[in-house]
Amino acid sequence: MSPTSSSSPAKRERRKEARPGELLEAALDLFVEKGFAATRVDEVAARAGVSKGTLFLYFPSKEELFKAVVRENIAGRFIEWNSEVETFEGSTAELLHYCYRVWWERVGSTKASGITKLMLSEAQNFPEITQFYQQEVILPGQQLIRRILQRGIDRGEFRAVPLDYAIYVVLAPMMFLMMWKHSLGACAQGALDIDPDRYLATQADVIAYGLATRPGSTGLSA
Amino acid sequence: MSPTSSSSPAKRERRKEARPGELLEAALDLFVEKGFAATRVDEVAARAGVSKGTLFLYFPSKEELFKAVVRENIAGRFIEWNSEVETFEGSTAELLHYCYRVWWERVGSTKASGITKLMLSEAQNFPEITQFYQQEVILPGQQLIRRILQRGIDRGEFRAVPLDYAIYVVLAPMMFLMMWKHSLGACAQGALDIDPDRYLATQADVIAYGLATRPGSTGLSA
Amino acid sequence: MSPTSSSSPAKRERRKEARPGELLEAALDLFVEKGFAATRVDEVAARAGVSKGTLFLYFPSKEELFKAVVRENIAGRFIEWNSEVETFEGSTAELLHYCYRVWWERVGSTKASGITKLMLSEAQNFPEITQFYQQEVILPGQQLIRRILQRGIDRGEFRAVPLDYAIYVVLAPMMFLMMWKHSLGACAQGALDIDPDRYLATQADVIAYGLATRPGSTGLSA
Amino acid sequence: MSPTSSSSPAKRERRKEARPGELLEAALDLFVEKGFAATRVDEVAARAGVSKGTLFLYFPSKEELFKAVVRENIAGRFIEWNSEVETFEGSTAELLHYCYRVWWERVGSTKASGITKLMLSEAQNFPEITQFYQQEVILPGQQLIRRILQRGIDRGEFRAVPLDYAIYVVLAPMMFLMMWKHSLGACAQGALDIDPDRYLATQADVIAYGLATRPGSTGLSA
DNA sequence: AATGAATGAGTATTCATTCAT
DNA sequence: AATGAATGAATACTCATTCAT
Repeated sequence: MSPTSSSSPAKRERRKEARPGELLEAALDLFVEKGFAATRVDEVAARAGVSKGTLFLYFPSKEELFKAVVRENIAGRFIEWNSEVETFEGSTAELLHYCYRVWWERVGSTKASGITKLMLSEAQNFPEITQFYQQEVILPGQQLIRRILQRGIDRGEFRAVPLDYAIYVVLAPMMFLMMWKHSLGACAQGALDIDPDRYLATQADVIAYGLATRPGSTGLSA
Repeated sequence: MSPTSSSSPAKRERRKEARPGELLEAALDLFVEKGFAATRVDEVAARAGVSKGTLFLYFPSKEELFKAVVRENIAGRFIEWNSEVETFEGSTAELLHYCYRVWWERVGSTKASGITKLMLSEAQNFPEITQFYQQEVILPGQQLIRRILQRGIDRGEFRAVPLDYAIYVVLAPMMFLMMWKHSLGACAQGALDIDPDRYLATQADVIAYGLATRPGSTGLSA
Repeated sequence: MSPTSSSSPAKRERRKEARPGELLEAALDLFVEKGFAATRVDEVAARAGVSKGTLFLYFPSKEELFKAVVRENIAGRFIEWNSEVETFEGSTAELLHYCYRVWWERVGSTKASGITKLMLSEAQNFPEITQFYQQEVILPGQQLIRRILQRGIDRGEFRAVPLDYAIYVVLAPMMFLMMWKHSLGACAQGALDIDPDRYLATQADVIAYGLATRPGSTGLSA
Repeated sequence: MSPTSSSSPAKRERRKEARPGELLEAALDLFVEKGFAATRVDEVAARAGVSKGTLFLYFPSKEELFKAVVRENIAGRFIEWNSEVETFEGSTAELLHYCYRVWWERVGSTKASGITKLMLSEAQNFPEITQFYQQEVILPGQQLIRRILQRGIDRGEFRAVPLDYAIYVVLAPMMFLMMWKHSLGACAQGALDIDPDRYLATQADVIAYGLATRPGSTGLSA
C-alpha cells in the first residue's frame, strides 16, 4: 500500500456520506424529467456515479426512493415565510409582488419546483405520499396565502372576497408556471416560452388590482 | 318501422364500427387515471370489452393508442368558440365569465380535461405528440384568449395590458383546475375539494376586475 | 340483378377450383424464400388473392399447408425419367450430361427446386414430411442415379466404383446448386453468382471423366 | 499451492467470463437443431444453465445472438490452411484427399458445420449476416480451393479447367455433406446414412481423377 | 364458399430487486 | 460499504386459428 494511494481519505469519507444526497438529486432530476415509471434506477445510479446495487443499499425500493425524493424536497420553508409576511411593511399589493418574486427565487426557479410537477403527475399512483404532500405543502401554502389576503382585507386594501376560493387566484399562477416549465415549456418552440419575471409581475399586477378596493369603496364588496 | 327492413346493421358490424371509439374511451379513462406507463393494454382492452389482440387490430402500438386518444379529444372546438366570441353581446367581463362557464361545461368537466393532465405529465416522453398538442390546442387556445382580451381593450373596458403575458392570467386558472381535478383533487380530503363554479366565478371576477379600466382612467396604463 | 353483372360465371367457377393451387403456389414461394416459421399465413393468403379465412377453408393448419406444398411439388417424375434412361442411346458420359441438362430444365430451374431447399432447411422440424420426402424423392432419385452409373459400368465406360457412395458424386452437385440458388445465390453480389449451365457442364465433365475407365484400363479399378 | 493465494478466481468470476461462450455453445446447438425461429431464448438460456435475463445481459437480442454464433464459429481458420496448402509436399490429388480429410476433422464433423446449414437455411432472413458470411467464409474458402486447383494445373497434374466453376466441383461435396448431416441425415433411416470418410474419399477420388491430365495428354484440355 | 373481425396462447424483451463476492 | 452479475416476474406485441355473418 503506497503512501500516495492513501491520500485524501477525507474526500472519500465525505463522498460516502454524500451518497444518499447525490442519489436523491439524480433521482429528482430524472423523475421530474421522465416521470416515475419511465425513470430507470440504473440511470439514477449512473447519474449519481454509483452502481445499481448501491442505490438499493440506501433506498429499499424505487417507490421509497420516490418518496424520499419528495420528502427531501419539501423543506418546511413556511415558518420562515410566515414570519416574513408578519413583519412585512408596505402595501399588501407590494407584499404579493414580493412573495411571487421570492417564491420564484427560492422555489419556482429551483429544482424544488419539479416536485410539484412530479406530485401532480403521479398523485394518483402514490396516494400515501400525496397525502403527505398535501399536509406538508399544500395546506401550509394555502394558509400562507390566506394570511396575506386576510392582511389585505384587514388593512382595507383588498375587497372582502371569499378566502376559500381567493387563495386559488394566488396559487393557480404559481402551480401553472411550475407545471408549464417542466412540461410543455421544456419543449418550448419560442411561442411557448415564458419569461417568469414578466409572467409573475403581470399576474401579481392583475390579481392585486383585481382584489383591490377602489377609491371611495368601502372595501367590503361581495 | 317494418321488421323485414332490419334496421339494425347486424350486431357484429355495428360493434366493429364502434370498436375504435370504445377503445379510445377506455384508454382515455385509464391513461388519465393511472398515467401512460401504469396503464396496461390488457386493461384497456378488457374495459372496452374486447381482447388484447383486438386492440392491436385498431392501434398498432400502445404509443399510437395514446396519440389517438389525445387527437380524438381535441377536435377543433376552437372554430365554434371563435365565432361565439365574435358574436357575443355584452361586456367583456361578462364574456370572460361566460367563457369560463362554457369551457367548464364542454371541456373542464368532461374527460377531455384529463388530456391536458396527461399531456403536461407525459410531455417529455412524447415530443412528437407534444408538438402536435401545442399546434392543435395550446396555440389556438391562446389565440382565442388573446381575442377576448383585445376585445376588452378595444372597447375601452380593459387596460392595455401586455397581451403576451395577460393571456396566461386567463389560461392559468383553467390549466390549474384541470391538473388539480385529476391529481390532488381526486384524492380530495375535504380541504382540497374545489367547487368548480365558485372557483371559476371567483377567478373570473378577480381577473375581470383586475383588467378593468377605472372610472376616469385613460385605459392606457402600463 | 342486372344481366351484365352475371357475366362470365365460368371465370368465377374456374377461379374457385383454382384456389388451392393458387394458395399452394403462393405458399411455395414464401416458404422457400423465408422458411416455414417466418412465413405468415396472411401473406400467403394475400399473395393468392384470398382472405386468411379462405386459406383455412382449404388447409386445416399451417403445417398441413406446408405438407401439401411439399407433396404437391414432389411429382413422381421418376417413372418418366427412368424410361428415358433405359432408352437413351449414346455414351453414359453423354447420358450424364443429358440428365443434368434435363434436370435443370424440369426441376432445378423451376420452383420445384425450392422444395429441396425447404426440406433441407426444415427437415428437423417436420420428421413426418421428411420421411415422406425421402421415400418419394431421395430414394427414387438415388435409384435413378445408380442405374445410370450401373449402365456406365456395365458398358465398360465407367470404373467399378462403389455405387453406394458414387451416387452422391452425382447427387451432391445438384443439391448444392438448388440450395445455393435459394440462399446465398439469391443475395448474390457478383462473386457468388453461378451460371447453371456452365456449372452443370463442368461438374458433368469432371465427374464423367473421373468415373471413366482409361484406355487400356480394365474398367475394374477399386 | 498456498491456501491463501486462492488460485481459483472465485466461482462467480470464472463463470462470468465463461458465460458468453456457454451461451453461444447452447445457441449453436439449438439453432442448428431447430432453426432460428423455432429456437426459444429461454431454451438457450436453460441449456447454458442461466436465466433468460442473463442471456440478454450478454446479447442484446435473439438476432444478435444468432450473429454472434455465426461469427464465433468461423474464426479465421483459412490463414492456417493456406499455409498448409503452400507447404504441402506430394501430388495435388493427395493434397485434395488430405484437405477433405482435414476439413472433415476440423469443420465438417464439428458443430461448426451446423453454421453452414444455418446460413443456407436462413440467409434470406439475415441479409446482413449473410453478407458477412460471404466475405469471411465463402470467399476465402473459394480462394483456398482455387489455389489448390491452380497448384495442380501449374504442376501439370490437372487439366486447365475453368477455375471459376471448377471450384464448385470441390466445394459442392463439402456443402452437400454438411447440409445432409444436419437435415435428412439426422433423421437417417439406414438408407440415408452416409459414412463421411468413405463419402469424402470417393468424392476426392473421382474429382482428382476427373481433373487429372492423362498420360500423353497436354494438360491443356478445354 | 368466403370473409375478416376477434381471439388468446405464446414469445422476446425489460427492469426492479437480490446477493455472493 | 460497494459492486455488478444474476434473476424472473411482468408486459407489449404477434399470429395461427376460429366463427358469426
